[in-house]
Amino acid sequence: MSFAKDQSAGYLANHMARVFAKGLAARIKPLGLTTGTFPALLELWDTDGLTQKQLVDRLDIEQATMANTLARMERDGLVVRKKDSNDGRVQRIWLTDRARALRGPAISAAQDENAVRLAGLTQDEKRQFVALMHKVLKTKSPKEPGDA
Amino acid sequence: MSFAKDQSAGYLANHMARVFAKGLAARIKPLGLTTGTFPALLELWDTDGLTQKQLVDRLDIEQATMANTLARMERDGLVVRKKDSNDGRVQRIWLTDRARALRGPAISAAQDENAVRLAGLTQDEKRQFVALMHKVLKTKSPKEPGDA
DNA sequence: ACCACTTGCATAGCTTGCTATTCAAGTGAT
DNA sequence: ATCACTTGAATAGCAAGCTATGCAAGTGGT
Repeated sequence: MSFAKDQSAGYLANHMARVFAKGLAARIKPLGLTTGTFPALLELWDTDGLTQKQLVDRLDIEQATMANTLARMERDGLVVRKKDSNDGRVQRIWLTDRARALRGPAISAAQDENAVRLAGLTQDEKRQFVALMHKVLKTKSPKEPGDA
Repeated sequence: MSFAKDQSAGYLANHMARVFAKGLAARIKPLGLTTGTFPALLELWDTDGLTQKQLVDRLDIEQATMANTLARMERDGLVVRKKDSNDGRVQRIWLTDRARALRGPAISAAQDENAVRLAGLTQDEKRQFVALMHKVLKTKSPKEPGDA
């Protein structure tokens, strides 16, 4: 019963994610951004004024995590939360000018980080790598049969 | 200047790591284990009595993170830290009986989680996937030329 | 022997993630 | 209209990362 950590997909995935995150964090720190805000920003740069629920659905992130992340983003002047007028429960999230202005540099930073980390792979390998990650993510565990 | 998150290796890596971690966490919770302890446990199951420094070197984890993780492990009765008699600075980490007994079930849990998550891949794809992750991890960023 | 430097850990403080719980606002059936 | 249920968000509390700092124990040069 041996277990070689460098043959374990989960172990490697964790390690890889930490490497990517550390690299991206360093690149976007000068912009005053942190990694956790990235997913939400990407969605909002695409369609501003989404509700918190919509963000949670689009990104596979727990509601509580999103609420906390948005609170930090509001504190840091990236978004403003406003109650929907039709439904008093829903919070709509609106980007600030500052956040809109950061789109270009932030995306560049992410692309640079990806490029550097994948520099050792051929074009074909990069495609395979992304495709395989999709395949893994699409595999639903027995616990969550349909989806979510 | 568009950015498709589902084409970004970093984004996918983060997402994958969260899925693996969540799955493993659920499997080892009944054992009273959490994911953060896994790397250290694997090393110690292999060679008990390593120093904290040695653990940090073997696992690509910051010293402060390791110190915190070991503190939690000690609190939870998984390890005992004892000062080295030759060098008063170094802490040697020793597994408790409880931790030694958990080796089998914990490794099974990790193997099960890997198997389930990779169930959608062929044997060949699994090999490719692991190989590609190694290749990415081996690619050192320009910032850290030699290694560490 | 002493002083500067190095080395190994610990601590403080923060982000990002999770589960569990609570609360307020809507909805529906009677 | 009322009461049970659902739905959207917030909060509490914890794990696991990180950077930055501090501190005590060794080491080396003079």
